[in-house]
This record gives sequence, structure tokens and C-alpha cells, in this order.
Amino acid sequence: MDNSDSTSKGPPTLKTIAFMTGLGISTVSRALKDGPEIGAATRARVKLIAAQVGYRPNRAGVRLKTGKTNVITVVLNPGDDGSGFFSNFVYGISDALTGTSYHLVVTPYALGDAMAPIRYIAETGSADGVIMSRTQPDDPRVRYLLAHGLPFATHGRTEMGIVHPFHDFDNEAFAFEAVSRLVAKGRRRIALLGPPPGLTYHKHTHLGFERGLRSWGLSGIPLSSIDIDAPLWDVRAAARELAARSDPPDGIICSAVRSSFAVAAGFADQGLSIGRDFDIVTKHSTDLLEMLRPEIIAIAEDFREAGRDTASMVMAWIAGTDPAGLQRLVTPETS
Amino acid sequence: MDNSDSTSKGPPTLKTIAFMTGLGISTVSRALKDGPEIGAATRARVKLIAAQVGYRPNRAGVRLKTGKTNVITVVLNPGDDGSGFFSNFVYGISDALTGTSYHLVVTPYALGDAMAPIRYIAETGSADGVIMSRTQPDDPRVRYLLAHGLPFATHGRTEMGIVHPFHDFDNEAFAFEAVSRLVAKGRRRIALLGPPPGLTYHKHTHLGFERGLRSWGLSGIPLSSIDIDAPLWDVRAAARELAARSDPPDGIICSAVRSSFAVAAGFADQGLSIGRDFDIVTKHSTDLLEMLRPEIIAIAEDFREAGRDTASMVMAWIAGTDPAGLQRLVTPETS
DNA sequence: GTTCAATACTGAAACGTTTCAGCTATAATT
DNA sequence: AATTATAGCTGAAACGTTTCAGTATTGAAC
Repeated sequence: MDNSDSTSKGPPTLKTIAFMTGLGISTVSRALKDGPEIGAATRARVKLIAAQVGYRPNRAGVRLKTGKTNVITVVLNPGDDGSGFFSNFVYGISDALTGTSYHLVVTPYALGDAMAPIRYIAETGSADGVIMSRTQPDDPRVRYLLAHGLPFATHGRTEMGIVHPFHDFDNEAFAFEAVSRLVAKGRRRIALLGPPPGLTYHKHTHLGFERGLRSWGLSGIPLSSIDIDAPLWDVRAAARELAARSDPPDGIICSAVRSSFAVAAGFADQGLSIGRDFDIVTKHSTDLLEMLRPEIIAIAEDFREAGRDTASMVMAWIAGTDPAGLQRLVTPETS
Repeated sequence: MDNSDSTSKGPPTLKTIAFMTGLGISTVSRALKDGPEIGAATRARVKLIAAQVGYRPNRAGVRLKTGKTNVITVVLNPGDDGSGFFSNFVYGISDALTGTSYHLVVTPYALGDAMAPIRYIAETGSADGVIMSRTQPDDPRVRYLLAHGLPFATHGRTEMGIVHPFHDFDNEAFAFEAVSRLVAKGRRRIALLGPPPGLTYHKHTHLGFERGLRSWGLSGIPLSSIDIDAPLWDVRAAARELAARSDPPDGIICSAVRSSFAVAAGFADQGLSIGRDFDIVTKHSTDLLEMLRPEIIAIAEDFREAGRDTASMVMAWIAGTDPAGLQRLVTPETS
């Protein structure tokens, strides 16, 4: 019935190898995955032939039968395009996936509905694991994925009493350290331009900021109407206003490089000079800052490593590792 | 034999709908894709039920049967991580793929072997179409994909007499315009920091540069030992050397924002002042530049649009459009 | 020399889809 | 009235994999 496979065109399948070895398809399948009850000699022979013909399991076949997609997906966030975060993050994920059977698919965002991509992934079963960023303390995506039994890892923590893999930068320590550095430069009127409210690291950043202020006996300058997600020109305008006050801040902490540039520009607009009238501390993930604005004090955050971490964690969770062990908080360099 | 599907768990399949409508599976399949020989009433009924139960075709099933993967893949390039190109490009691709059946997968690079990812994609049939960047005049990837009948689109042109979809920025026009702008500022000793040799747009950029020089009767300053791919500190050092010459350039054209910063820094190291002693023209794809170094003259290149374009082109080619019509050369803004 | 167990293998079914080759009414043609 | 065409539907096979339920063969145990 089934035509002999010696003449078959297209990539080799289990059938090809079965034909070449004279074995049954099921035997070949088992031999290749070191299943039980296969003779050592047979196993070796099958593997040899498989290697010679360049056999690669057909992903669709595996996926259809087992339900395993061999896909990890990273969910896009609106607005991450220009920030430099995403490139590095994806390169990191790609680093971790190279050499595994996993492919990386990028899931688009849906404007105004952060849950939509998550639901799509779960409903269509399009991935074995999910990587997402910009977590909130009470994050519906985390709840949903957990309820659906879909492994995931986040860039950023949550506060739901749910144990899940995450990679996070210790923004509390960052903000504290930032205050310390500014104080070391003699700055005493310190403002914070932090992440948008709602995100977990907004909380952490503010906590560290407050703790820093307290520990040096200072009171900070609130910047409640603007955050690092705002368009650069808005940040610049806000900075300009700030600089025009009778007692402008002489130290600014900024949670993103991009906006630190805007702040610097806004202060410059008012004739204030960085290093003389004020200083800025920001995060950076590239050598660009050092080149560009060496006057801005930089504390490094490595997004590529974050990508590598989250990807490894998801794969480990899928493989059965207890998610409780898959958590990493990166401490910023101090001094 | 087959258990009635009313109680089935998991996502709905054709069988579910077949059971609910009382029709056969094949009828449902045809009805959903507007196949021939299905009554209008039946078709409507099937579609209604399908929508109600939230039917989504199982990708693995389709892929196994038809060989169509519904995947477009973008190939990573080593070193694109920090450049800002990649984020924007992927967001653009994602824009174009949203609402279609295509998923975007990111194929990792293999260090030292640009062909490896391409071969992998073709051999494993893991995508219906490929997007790649950084083309060379004689590009083996293009030759290979064409030989294997795999649709693709490039960011950048080739010169092999092969017609294929591409999106490209007219770097010849860019360089010419850049010279003109510098000349308009009174600059006469103009240097070019261009793309690495080997890439097609290296050629274009140099052509435009030469043409610009000729048309203003100038002779350019060659920068043959360094290009925009070099580490920023190397660029800065090279710029410093350049600035230390007895007759340093007073105009620099730079094919990437990042390195334009390094050039500015290198010249500043030698005490030269931008706007007074020299000017820089570069490409930019963000508002950052304007904020940061308004003194640097910027000509916009939109990478997100490039992503949208290449993705649309690949899909069109897959759908049967003549690739000859799928080419776009974007002219830089002039004035 | 029958029974039992272990070893090494095999066939068939199933995952969800598409598609080919029918099949059955009804309508149109002669 | 018999034939044929057609519209509208259906069953079965196939894509490549995994896995369940066997089946020979061998060797040991009684």
C-alpha cells in the first residue's frame, strides 16, 4: 500500500528511516528519543542513519500529535519600539533559545487591551510558554496564564502572592543608590522621574527614592504628572517648568535613558548647566550614554541578560522545574 | 465509532461544528473557506456557528496537511541589537502581520555563518516567507532562497540581475543631500563615515557622496579604515585623530545616529565645536536626536515603515503577486 | 514441556486539516 | 419516461508524529 520510500521527494521522515533500516516507524520514533525497549544496536543504527540523511522531526506532526508547540512567545508592548529595551530583550531571548528546539514568536499587542494577546495565545494554544514585560502589582495576565496552566516568565515582579518566574532589576536599590550618588555630589533638592504608575517597578522605584531621602534627611520633589513613558517633548516641557521654579531641583533621578536626555534638554533650555547647577542619574543599557552625555550619571541595567533569563526560566518551567526557584533579582552596581 | 462531540473538551474543531450543524466535516471545511458547491444557507449557518463557538483552525493541522506554515520569519543580524533598527523594524513587521493569519518568528543568527539561518529555514520548511536585512550586492542568501522557491523580501537592494521584493532607503540621494546641506553651511572639507564595505548601501552611499563632491567641486576625505559598525569607542578615537589633523574635516556625513554621536564626541575631545568648527549630517529614526543634539543635522529614515513594507511584500509574493512590482525605494526628505 | 516473564519490535489509531472521489436527490434535457 | 446534469453534500485518505495494545522470540522456571 504505502509506496516504498526510497524515491520519496522532500525532507526525510520517520518513514524514510524506517525504510532504510528495515524497521517499523514506531521503532524508529522510539529509538530516536531513547525510549525504552529498544536494543542498543538498533538504537545506534537508527541514530546513525537519521544523522546521515539529516532527519529533523516535522514540527507540525509533533505539534498535532502531542500538542507541544515548541514555541516560546514574547508579547509586544505598545511603545517599546523606540526604547532600546525590546531589541536587547529579544536578542537575549534568542541567545537562550539557540540550540534548543524552541522557536521564538513575537505576539503583537492590541491597542487598549493588554489581555487580548494573552488570551489569543492561550485560546489558540500557540505557544508552550510566554514572556512578558511591564508587570503590574496585580497583573491580570499573570492570573490568567496561571489559571490556564501556561508557563510564563515576566520581566518585573508582581504582588499577588503568586509564585512565578521573573527576572527583575532591583529598582528600589537603584533609586536609593541614585539618591546617594546625588547627595555625594552635594545635591539636596532631588526629583524623581519614574515609571508610569500602575507598573510594579513604579512602586519599587518610589520606595527606594523615599528611603534614600529619609536616610539623608531630605524631602523630595514630586513629579506626579509626568513619567518616563511620556513623549519626549512633554518630558522636556515638564523639565523646563521644573527648572523655572524659584528653587529648581538640583538632582534628578530618571528611570529611562531617553527621558534623561529630555530632562537635560529641558533644564538646558532654562540656562541651567549639568554638573554645575544640577545632576542626573539614570539607567542605561548601552555605551551610548557614556559617549553622549558623560555628565549624566549612569547605572547599568542589562536587558539582554533579562531576555536570556526569562527565556531560560520559561523553558525550565516547561521542563518541569519548580517555578519557585526561577526568580532573579539583579542588584544594580553600587559605589 | 467517533464519539459524539458534544462533550468534547478543548477548543472547538471542525468536528465540533460538524456535529452541531449535523453536517460532514468536509462540508464544514469547505463552507468556512467559501469553497464551491456549498449552499448559501449552509454556508451562512456554518459560519454563524463557527463564530459562536469561537472556532479557530488548528495551525498544526493545516500545516501538516497543506505544508503552509503561516509563518513569516525575520532573520536576526549579529550586532543589530543596540542600533535601534531592529526594534522599529519588528514593530513594523508586526503592524503588517496583525489581522492576518501570519505569525512572526525571529530566527537567530549563527556567528560567522550568515547562510546558516537561511538554510535552516529552507531545509526545515519553517516559514512561508523570509525577511532579511543588510543585503550585499551579490547576496548568497537571495540566490539560495530564490533557488529554493521561498518568497522573501529584503531591506536593501542587491545587484544580481535578480528581481525580488525589497524596501530600501535611497542612500545615494541621502549622501548627496547630506553633502549639499553641509555645503550650504559653508563646509568644504567633508568626510564620510559610511556603512561597512560589502553591503549594498555602502556602495550607494559612496556613490552619492562622490556625486555630491563633484557637483560642488570638492574632494572628500576618505575614511576607509572605519565604518558605522565599529564599536563606538573606536569611532570616537578615529574621529579624534581626524580632528587632530592639520586640516580636519569641517563636515562629516554619518550613516548611523549612534556613530554620529561618537564622531561628535571625538571632535569635541579635540576642542572642536559643533556648529562652529564643523557640522554633522546623519540619519535618524527617532525624535531622540533632535532632543539630544539639535546641532546635528538629521535626515529621517523610518525603519518601522521598512518593516511594514517588507512584511507586506512577502505576504503579497506568497499570495501570488508578481515580485517585480514589490519594490520600494524611499527618497529622503530634501531641502 | 508447558507456563511465565522479559525483550525487542510492530501495526494501527489518533491529533485536525484538506481534498479527492464518490453519492443522492432534484432539476433539466431529450 | 428515461437519461443526464448539477447542486449539495459525504466518507475516506493523507500529511508526520506518538503511543497503546499487541506479537514474536527467547530464556528461565516449574
